[in-house]
Amino acid sequence: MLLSKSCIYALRASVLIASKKNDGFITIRELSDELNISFHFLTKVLQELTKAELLESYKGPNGGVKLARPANKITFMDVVESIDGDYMINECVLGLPGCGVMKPCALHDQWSVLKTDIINMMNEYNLEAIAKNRELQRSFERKSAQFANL
Amino acid sequence: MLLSKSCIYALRASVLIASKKNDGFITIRELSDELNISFHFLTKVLQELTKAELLESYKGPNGGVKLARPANKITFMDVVESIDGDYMINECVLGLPGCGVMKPCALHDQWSVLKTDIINMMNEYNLEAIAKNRELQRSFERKSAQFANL
DNA sequence: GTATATTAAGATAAAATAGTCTTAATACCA
DNA sequence: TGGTATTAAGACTATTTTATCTTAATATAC
Repeated sequence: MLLSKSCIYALRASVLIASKKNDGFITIRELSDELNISFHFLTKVLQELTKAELLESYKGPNGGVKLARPANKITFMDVVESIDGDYMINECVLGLPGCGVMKPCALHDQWSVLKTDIINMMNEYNLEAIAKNRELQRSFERKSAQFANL
Repeated sequence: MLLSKSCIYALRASVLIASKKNDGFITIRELSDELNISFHFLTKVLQELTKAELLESYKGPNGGVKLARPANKITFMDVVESIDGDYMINECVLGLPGCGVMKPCALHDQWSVLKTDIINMMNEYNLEAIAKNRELQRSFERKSAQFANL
């Protein structure tokens, strides 16, 4: 798996938050219900996003979480790095310590090319764009009388 | 992590086997020593490659494992699929069941492009080519008085 | 202030992955 | 035939990841 489950949950939740135009706080319960993810587990994952300052949280009635900055200022990469760390950027595909230009593994060059594309996509694609795309996909789906994924 | 540790071990070992021009069987002990991988764990991993008919094994003195077909007929993908399954090919990057052209997730299209490149690389790159590349990297390294990775 | 709603944090459990150890099966060789 | 080398297989342990449950902290509203 490219992304851990925690990371996938974080992505799905933050895209869902971005897709709610609402400026106020959204409860994690609402998110977990809508995404079919365990409330407690999602809470933990979103806590990490809050620590990473991608989300703001607020306790008590009318509390919840919301994006800490505009959706187009939070990239796919921001979320991935907050949860899974920088493995995509720094780690060797064969897990070899010290792999790099000066000491490349047998897959280093071939993988570097692909990795760069992935990193670029993650850096360029942001929550606003993903949320917009999600809407598009869902409206397309509605026409074919199915439910779209997220 | 893109590849599981088992898969990484399988790749490193099969590339090492391919890089030994030797036509006979190579003991797993020799491989595990050279790669610094636990002998017993590597044994299990290579058993899976044997079951998948990428390797042939032979017991007893002068036994060991060897490639079941020429190194250029075993692809990166063959090894990955034998150990990690076809997640790279079939699974959604967000882990959503049923994600596909008819019911795409918010990342489906962007990811599809990258995934295709990865799959192509894995299908085109084979053990002979990887082993050759490994030699190249190592000779380059020897000049800079370091040890190359694998 | 007290009850309620909500996130934060910690303790525990379950499942998946990684790693070790022991025994079995098979093959060679003397 | 018996001893040794080797992979195969299974039992067991350890670690990491995922998931659940409980309690604490904080904010609101009445």
